[in-house]
Amino acid sequence: MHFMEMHKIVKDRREMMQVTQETLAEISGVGLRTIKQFETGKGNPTLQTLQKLADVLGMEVRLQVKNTLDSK
Amino acid sequence: MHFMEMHKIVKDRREMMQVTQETLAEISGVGLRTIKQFETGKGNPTLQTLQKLADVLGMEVRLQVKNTLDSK
DNA sequence: ATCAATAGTGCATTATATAGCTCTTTTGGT
DNA sequence: ACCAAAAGAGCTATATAATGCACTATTGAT
Repeated sequence: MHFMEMHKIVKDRREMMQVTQETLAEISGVGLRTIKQFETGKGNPTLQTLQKLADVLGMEVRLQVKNTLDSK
Repeated sequence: MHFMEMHKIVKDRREMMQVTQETLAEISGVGLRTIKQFETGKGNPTLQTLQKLADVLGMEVRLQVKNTLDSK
């Protein structure tokens, strides 16, 4: 369940929304450089940065108990 | 749905597991000071830090599409 | 009420995330 | 194959996260 790395999730979602990195930078308030870095898997963003991106991508960062004995 | 702030989730979870901040620091590899800072809502941890904590707390950090028209 | 354990804070240092600029590489359309 | 747009990378400066230490405050058990 859910094994895609976070940066790929962001990239996929962004592309699905037909938004360029540049536009994402503008509307999220996160620097373009930071987005580039993150999407290529080289970043270690702060929670704040992650949340800014999640916000404009219609997503949310969640911290939840891992379901070990999988509910399915 | 899910409005508790992340630092409270961590603190609650830690206490539920009967673990002190100090022990959490040791087993997670995150500095004690960082944990203290974060749990009191004053932090802006990096994804890496968050994941280290989540790991030993049996939790996971997830980035997921927000369910606007709520599925319930 | 006392006392030990746990939690929180001020200060200082080090490591690193953010960011902008410029340049190179890749991608997609014609 | 060409070209423009988008993505990625090197270099650099600045802001701030991570950390340790010493101290204070809070909590909980007796």
